[in-house]
Amino acid sequence: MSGGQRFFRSGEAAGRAGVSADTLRHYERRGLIPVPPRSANGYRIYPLEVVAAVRIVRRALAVGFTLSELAAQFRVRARGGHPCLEVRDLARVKLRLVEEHLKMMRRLRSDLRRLLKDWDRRLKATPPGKPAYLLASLGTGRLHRLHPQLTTFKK
Amino acid sequence: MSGGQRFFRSGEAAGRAGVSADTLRHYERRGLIPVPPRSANGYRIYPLEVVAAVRIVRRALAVGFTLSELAAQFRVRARGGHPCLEVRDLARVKLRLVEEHLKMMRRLRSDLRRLLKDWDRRLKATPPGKPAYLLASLGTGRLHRLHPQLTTFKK
DNA sequence: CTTGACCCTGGAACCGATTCCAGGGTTTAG
DNA sequence: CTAAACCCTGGAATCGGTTCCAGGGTCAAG
Repeated sequence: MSGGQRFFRSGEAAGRAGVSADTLRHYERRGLIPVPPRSANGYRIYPLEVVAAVRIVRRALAVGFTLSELAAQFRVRARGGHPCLEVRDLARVKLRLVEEHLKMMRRLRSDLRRLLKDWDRRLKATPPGKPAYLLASLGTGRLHRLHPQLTTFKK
Repeated sequence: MSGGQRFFRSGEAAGRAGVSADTLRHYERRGLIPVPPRSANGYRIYPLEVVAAVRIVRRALAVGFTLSELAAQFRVRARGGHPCLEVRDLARVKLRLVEEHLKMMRRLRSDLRRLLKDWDRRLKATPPGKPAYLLASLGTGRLHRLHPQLTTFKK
C-alpha cells in the first residue's frame, strides 16, 4: 500500500504545480498550503499533495476569490469550523460582481467601437500631416456614463 | 467678446470637473492638464477650460488608456507632433483587449455558475453541521482553462 | 484674536498577487 | 576543486490611479 511517498524540493514542486517557487513560498506564508517539512539541510520537502493544494488555490483565484478570503476560510476550517456556507455565499457575490463587470465591459466595447469609427472618419477627412484632434474630440462626444477604474488590463 | 474670464481655485475647479483637488494636482504633475497660473498667494487659479481637459482625460481613462499613455501623447503634441494615428492604433489595441477580456469574463461567469450549482447540490446532500468540502472540490472538477489574474474587481 | 475652511508641498499609503533582491548556504556534475 | 544550479531568508518592488499625510500658509467671518 504505502507506495513510495515522493517528495520534491521547491523547484520541482513548483514546476509540477505550475507556479514559481516564489509563489509556493508565498502561499505558504499566507497559509494557503500546508507548511511542508524540511530536510536536514533546511530545504522544504513537498509531498505530491501540494500540487492539488495549489490547484485549489489557483482555481479559487480564477473564479474571483482573493488570497485573503481563502486564507480566512482555511483558518476557520483549521479551527474545526465548517465555512462551506460562507464560501458558497462568497461565490455568489463573485458571480454578481462578474455580471456587473461584464455589463460594463460590454458598454466599454461599444463605446470603443463607436469611438474608433468616429476617429477613422475624422482621420479620413483630415489632410495627411495635419492634426485630427482625436483626443480632443473625446471631450465632446456623448459616450456612455463614465465607468473608470474598471479597466485594469493586467498581463 | 472677451466676456469675464472666470477662474477657480482648486477646490471649485475640482468640483466642477467631478474629481478631487488631489486628482487635479495629480493630473498636473503627470502632464495631463495644462499647468495653471498662480495668484499672488501661490494658489492655483484654473480657467474653466480645465473642466474640458479633465473630461478628456477621464473619458480616455474610461475607454482603457492609461495616464502614462495619455501623458506620452500629450508630450508628443506639445513638441508639435501629430500623434493621432498612434492614438487611433492604441485605441484599437484597447478594443482587442476588451474583447479578450470579455471572452474570459464570460468563461468565468459560466464557471462560477457551474460551480455554484455543484456546490448547492453538495450542500443539499450534506447533513447539516457536517463539512461539504466545497473548496476541496475545486481541485477535482474540470473547470475551463485557468484564467487567473484577470479578476481584479476594483471598487 | 480665534476659529474654520481653504490652499500649498513632496512623498508615502493603498489595493493584490507576484516577483525580485542581496547575502548567504548546499548540491551536483565535470 | 570549481562552477553551475539550486535552496534559504525577510523585506521591498511592481503595476496604476487615487488618496492621504504632516507641517505649514492664507483668508474670511465673528
